[in-house]
Amino acid sequence: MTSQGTSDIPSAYDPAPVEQRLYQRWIDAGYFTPKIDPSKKPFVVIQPPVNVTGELHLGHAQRATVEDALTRWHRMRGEPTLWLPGLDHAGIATQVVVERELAKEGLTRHDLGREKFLERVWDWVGRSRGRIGEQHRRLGVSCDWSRETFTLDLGPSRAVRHTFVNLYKKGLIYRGERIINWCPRCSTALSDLEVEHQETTGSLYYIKYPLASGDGHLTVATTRPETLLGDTAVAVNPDDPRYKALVGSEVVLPILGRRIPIVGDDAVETEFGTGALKVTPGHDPVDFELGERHGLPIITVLNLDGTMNAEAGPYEGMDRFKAREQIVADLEAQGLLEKIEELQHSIGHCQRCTQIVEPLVSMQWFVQIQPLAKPALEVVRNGTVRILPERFSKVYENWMENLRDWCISRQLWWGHRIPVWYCNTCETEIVETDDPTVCPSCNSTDLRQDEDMLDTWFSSGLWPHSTLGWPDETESLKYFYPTSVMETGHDILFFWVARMIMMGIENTGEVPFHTVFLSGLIRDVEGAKMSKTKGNVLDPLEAINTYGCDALRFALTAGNAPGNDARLGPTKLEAARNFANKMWNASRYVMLVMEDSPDLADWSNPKAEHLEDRWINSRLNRLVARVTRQLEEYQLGEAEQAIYEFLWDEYCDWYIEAAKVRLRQGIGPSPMPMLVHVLETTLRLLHPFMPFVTEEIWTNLVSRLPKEIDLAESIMISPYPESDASALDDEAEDSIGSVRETIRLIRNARAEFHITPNVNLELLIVPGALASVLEMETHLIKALAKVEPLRLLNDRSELPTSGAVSAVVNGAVMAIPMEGLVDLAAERKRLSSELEESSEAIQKLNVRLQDPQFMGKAPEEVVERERERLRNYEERKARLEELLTQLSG
RNA sequence: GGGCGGCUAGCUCAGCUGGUUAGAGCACUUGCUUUACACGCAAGGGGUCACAGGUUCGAGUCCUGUGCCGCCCA
Repeated sequence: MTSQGTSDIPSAYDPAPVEQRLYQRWIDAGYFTPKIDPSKKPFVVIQPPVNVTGELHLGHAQRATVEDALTRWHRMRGEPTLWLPGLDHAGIATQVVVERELAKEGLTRHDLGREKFLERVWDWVGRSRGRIGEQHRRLGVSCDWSRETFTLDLGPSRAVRHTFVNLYKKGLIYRGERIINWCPRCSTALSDLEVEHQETTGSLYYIKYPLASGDGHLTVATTRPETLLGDTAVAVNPDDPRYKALVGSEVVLPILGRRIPIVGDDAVETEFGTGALKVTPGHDPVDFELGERHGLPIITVLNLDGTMNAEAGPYEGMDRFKAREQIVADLEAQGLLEKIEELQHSIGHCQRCTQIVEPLVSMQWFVQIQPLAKPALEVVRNGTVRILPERFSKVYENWMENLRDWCISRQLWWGHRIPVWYCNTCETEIVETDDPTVCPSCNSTDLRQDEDMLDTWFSSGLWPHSTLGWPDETESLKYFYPTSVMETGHDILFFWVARMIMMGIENTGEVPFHTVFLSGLIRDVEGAKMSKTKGNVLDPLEAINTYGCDALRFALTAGNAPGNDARLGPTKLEAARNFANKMWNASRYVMLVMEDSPDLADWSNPKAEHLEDRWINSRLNRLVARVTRQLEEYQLGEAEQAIYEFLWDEYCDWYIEAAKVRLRQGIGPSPMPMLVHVLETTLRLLHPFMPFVTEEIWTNLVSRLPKEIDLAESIMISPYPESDASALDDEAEDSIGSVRETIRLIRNARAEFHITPNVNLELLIVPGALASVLEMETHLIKALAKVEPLRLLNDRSELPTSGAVSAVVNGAVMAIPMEGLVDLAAERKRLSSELEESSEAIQKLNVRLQDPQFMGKAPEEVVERERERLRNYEERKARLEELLTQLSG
């Protein structure tokens, strides 16, 4: 749409070439990079870093759309706007992916060694990064690419180092032997969050533990019989009358024959199983704590690869699941297996590789979480950080209150290495911001660095400040921090949001952002979560190629309520594409008529003289006010819906159609200035959501317009529309409402009586209070309803008494003579039922208006509105009664 | 076990702080090459807002309970 002639504008919008061209133009112009202006408060969004290994899916696309819409909106409002894109190294995920690649060649990472393996990873990451960047650009995002940051970049790495050292020196990072989640496949510790619990039907094994006294046995129930090899006690509730007397005595552990004590502990549930609990402190977090309370020894029976170790005696070397089968068989053979029951229970799986995780005791690094969680909880409670939708604050609080210390060490090769050195001579632990060369306690230079890496989320938790330069007091940090909004999926509330708040407060003394805006998940047409294994994923690029970027963005967000999951399928995408095309064609029409009637003066601020112009201008300003309010409340989906309905139903279906009549007949003031003004304003209103099509049309449109005002060179840096209250015009809206209703009724009669569109109908109207309106809009009614002649009568007695279809609109009575077509009985029935409706409404309103409670308590404006309604219904009823009388007479 | 969400037209969903006759898209019926658009135009049909109580002059909207579905945490 760049050339000056309109005849060569294609009749269907073709997004692909437009998108490519415009995105490059925006980049070249540098619109995405904010200029620091100390006199203005900036709007800042730090993108939650995207997993560098993956590709963008529809969830990313939806978030990118929302972030971009917010960014573009604020930018158009004249605020210095920064949207900073980022990537995250995704320690485990990336390593798993590359290890899978290696496995295809029959190799493990150990075959390559640390250095060569990392080369492979960087290689992979490079390619993956390119693809993500490409996907992002295709989505039209207006983020500042010059500031794109990767978690392993120098800056963020320094931030990680500083944070670790600070927390260590404050005693908030410690190393200890604790029970952690272990993934035997990934061969690393995991945090509680990286374990996904899945409800599974399993077995509950009832196993007899003979009493040491030789006097019978105690039956325990367990879902993991193989762990009995590591049992160091049996626990019962001390108040349980069945077992009370046994506390303090011993049982003999089956298979291994070890004698272990029976301890009493309040935590044992008497209801579950037999009420007697086998205690395996080495392989169960609850048992670990129980063991600590009773000073029980810890026995580890598993190797780190999931096979049984020497403590497992006869089962040494066996895989954990094989060992389970074997033990059950052996117990049965020895008559120690009482029974097996089916049980629904949840089993932890590794989030990244889906293997079943094993709780086991291991030496790891931890962050003491309570001192960090406390202020992070407080800022949400006191509203310094607002979480939207609000219901997620409760979820956040509940999680924060029940946090356990965070295991941050990972036995990986990819990521930030733990900045701790040990002296090989005296084993002193050295933690400093600069790499140590000498042991401070023994002066030895024989040092080794900790082999492990940090949890990826340790670095993403610093993201809002580490991307802006922290720990240095950079200009960016001072100007852009704290940021404005953190937008992400609600599934990531704990991983990112919570940790960013904790670490942000800890490192900078300020919250990282003031608003958290959480979106729902994008599901497939059936409502199922999209996943690669299910094969129901829709590639954003595919959708863009088929329907266009704007269509995808609109389909992903329009009409959705914040935080709610949404389904996406072809019909939504089609509807969105059709909308873009509708807009395209409406502007094609406007530009076409601009050529013939260059009467465009005052288009930027047109005088609304004609009733139709007053009407559309009023509707437009109402829309602008509404959209602005909804954007301020993060109701993006509703805002989009409102623009859609205005543009399609009011501007295209009514205003343009009305304008055509005036243009064709040359009656009254030209609609051209208003036609252009409304289109131009609506384009700006819609631009944050559908950036490409609006820019393309806008640029072309304004290039053909007189330069009345100082226009920007791009819609994306043009001002966002503001509502003009003086344009609101209830009278014009009511009047046009009546005209539309009149036209609709005529068309309805035409359809009902199957009168072909090219046949003119005669229309007789007794306009009553609508006299001036109907007179003014005669041409419109004639044209849009195909009426000729249209006669305005003074008295209702002049209306035909039969052979006509009659109707009442706001006190006006109209009749369409249709000799020979009208069935008297049917007509009487139709009018009677309308009369009936009116009578019922009148009765209801009378009851309400005579109710002293209502009259006394309802606000005056509500009462007045009801009175008005009553008057209207009474008028209508009277007119309908007259018509019926005439029909009978 | 604890918490959260959903239940509104055939389907998918809006409906913010309670106030006319509850809306949209798709689907459906009927009719249209009306010189921007068939990715379209016009006219229609379709809802006891899950159920039961309660608060209120007034409830899809607020409160309590029940049922079904989904999610999160343990």
